[in-house]
Amino acid sequence: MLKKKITLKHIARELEVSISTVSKALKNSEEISRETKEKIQAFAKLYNYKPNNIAISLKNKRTKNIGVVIPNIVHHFFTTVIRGIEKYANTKGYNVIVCLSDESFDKEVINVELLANGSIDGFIMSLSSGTQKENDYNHLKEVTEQGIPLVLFDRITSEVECDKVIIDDALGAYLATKKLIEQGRSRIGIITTADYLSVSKSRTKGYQKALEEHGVKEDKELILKLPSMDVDGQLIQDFIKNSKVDAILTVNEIFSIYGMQVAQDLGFKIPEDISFIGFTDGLLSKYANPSLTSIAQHGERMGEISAEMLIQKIESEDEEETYQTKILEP
Amino acid sequence: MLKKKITLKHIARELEVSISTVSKALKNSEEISRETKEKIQAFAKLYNYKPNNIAISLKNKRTKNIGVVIPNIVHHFFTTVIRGIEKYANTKGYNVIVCLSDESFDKEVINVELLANGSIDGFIMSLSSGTQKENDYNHLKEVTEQGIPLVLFDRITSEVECDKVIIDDALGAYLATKKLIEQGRSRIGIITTADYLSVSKSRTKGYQKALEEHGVKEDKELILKLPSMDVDGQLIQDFIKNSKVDAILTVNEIFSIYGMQVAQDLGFKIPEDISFIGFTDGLLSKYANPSLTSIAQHGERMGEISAEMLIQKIESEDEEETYQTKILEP
DNA sequence: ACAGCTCCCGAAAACGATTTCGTGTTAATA
DNA sequence: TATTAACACGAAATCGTTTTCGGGAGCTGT
Repeated sequence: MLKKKITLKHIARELEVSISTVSKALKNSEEISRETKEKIQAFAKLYNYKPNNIAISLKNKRTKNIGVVIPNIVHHFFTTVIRGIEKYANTKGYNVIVCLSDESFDKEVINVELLANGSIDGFIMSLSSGTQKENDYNHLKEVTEQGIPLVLFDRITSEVECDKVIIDDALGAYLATKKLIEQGRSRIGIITTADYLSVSKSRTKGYQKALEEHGVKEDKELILKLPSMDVDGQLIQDFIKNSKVDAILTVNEIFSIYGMQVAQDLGFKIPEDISFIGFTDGLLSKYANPSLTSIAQHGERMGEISAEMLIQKIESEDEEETYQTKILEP
Repeated sequence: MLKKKITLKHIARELEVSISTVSKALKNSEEISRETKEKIQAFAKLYNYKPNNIAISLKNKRTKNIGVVIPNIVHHFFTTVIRGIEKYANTKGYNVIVCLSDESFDKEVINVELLANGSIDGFIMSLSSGTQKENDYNHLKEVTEQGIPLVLFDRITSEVECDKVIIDDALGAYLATKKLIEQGRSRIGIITTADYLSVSKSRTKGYQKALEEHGVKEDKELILKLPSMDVDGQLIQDFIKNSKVDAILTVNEIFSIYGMQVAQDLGFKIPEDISFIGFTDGLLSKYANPSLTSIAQHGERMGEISAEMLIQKIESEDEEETYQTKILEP
């Protein structure tokens, strides 16, 4: 019962015409007479002919695929970005291939190299923490050197020349901190990650800037730098217990939610005793209890913009090497 | 500065040998002399030669890609399944192409047809609600008729013959309901979706079975069938207000979390006044407050098993048409 | 009757790789 | 010396399409 895939060759042989004629007929070429076209088209429809994408890709040297490599999908932010990319890409007839680097440098390199060998027309990426730690971007440089368009979003690097899309992390943190100050909070803490993560770094910057502007001098005790993306319960607990904060800014949603739980367990009232603001308004903050104020990251919009920039580069003939960095307001 | 991709032909011309020789040399064929091999391999490394995957796919008629089509990624369950699939597939040298059907029948069909034309060696899918509503599975039947391996997970149908992986939804709901009964709850409600979703249906079945067994007769008032996957706040609020439940089972996590919020707003204490149990232990229940008991769905494990079944089918020569349905315990 | 033209169609190259088969050279054997 | 086998390599087909080019058939016009 296996209806094997039918090719141009089969149709040609069956109808006793040449392969070229079949190909042209199916594209409604003027070169072919009306009756021949009708015959061929009818036959093709009957046997449900569909051209082989692989062969077309090989011929055209374009696959209509775009590769997306992201560090994880547990942060809801990334899943919304994917949605945005899909949304725009699909309207343009592109397919999206999603790969996960798992925050690992090695896996990121493998994924990129795999996809770069013909499978895709362009990349949209956000760097894994492993890559930012290693500070090695040769795999990306190779990609751009080969002329494959690349768009970096959110977790970016200045080491690679390409289009970039970010939200203004510093500004977001700045505004949030300012808001807390204006609410009368005096000991505002921040839970962030080690500096190698570009976003954490600029968010911390924004936090510091807001404090400075209001004449609050920085206090090392108010800054908790977690060594990794994983939630370290003990560190957070100690931090909340010892730092005497009355407000906490966190660089992501999960840190906030976790921090709130710890704080509640310790007997603090939220937001009376300690107020929380986190980045990313994903599912978690939407359904969190007590509800969490958060800084919008516009994941879907970011995805759309990334896809738009990428496809525009893919389809532009001229190889003008102008790269732009788009900064969205948080 | 554009280093265009280098091909076998380039190497052959440069080194004044034939393309075949280059190809063989790079595969370390015994046919080629040691010195020629060394020369060619050195040259290839120098210019960073990487074979073109598209060409290889065309030749071998296998792409080493597997296509995953899922309805959404807002339910954390699906993202964990993806992780599982990736995990197993990568160890076997396969790449994963993720597409979203957005719960829409049309998008599911488009995605499947697109991928089926040569881009992938096999499918792993969970049906969109749109497809289950339409009850039209011709796109999947075509896939299997073409001999493309297909594995369905979680949201499946008996209309298509293929491998399937599910958890025992009825059993999960049954056990949960039983637990509630044993806790002394007398008015146990359920928040589910309309019957066309296969999983909701069997979960409701399990719920009913548990009630029957304990001599509790079914009360229509205790069953809330939401028309779609979206949370309908008003309906849930009315339900909790009017049904006088003292326990609620929900078919997913989000319904639970939302229900808990509504209940709290209405002045109920959780779990004293109303107890909640939901399906899927994802991020939400992990960080929820108050914490939520939930029925494990083992997403990652499910992904791994699906991938394993699929790859086994892909790589098995013989076309034995035996399909198995694997049922995981919740 | 013959150039010139249109109308249809087929041959063949191309995309980049793999693989079978053949062949020329050399060295070993009878 | 003649036969043969091992060795090293190349030609060409193949995967399924697209596309350029060329040419035969039939017609018009002179």
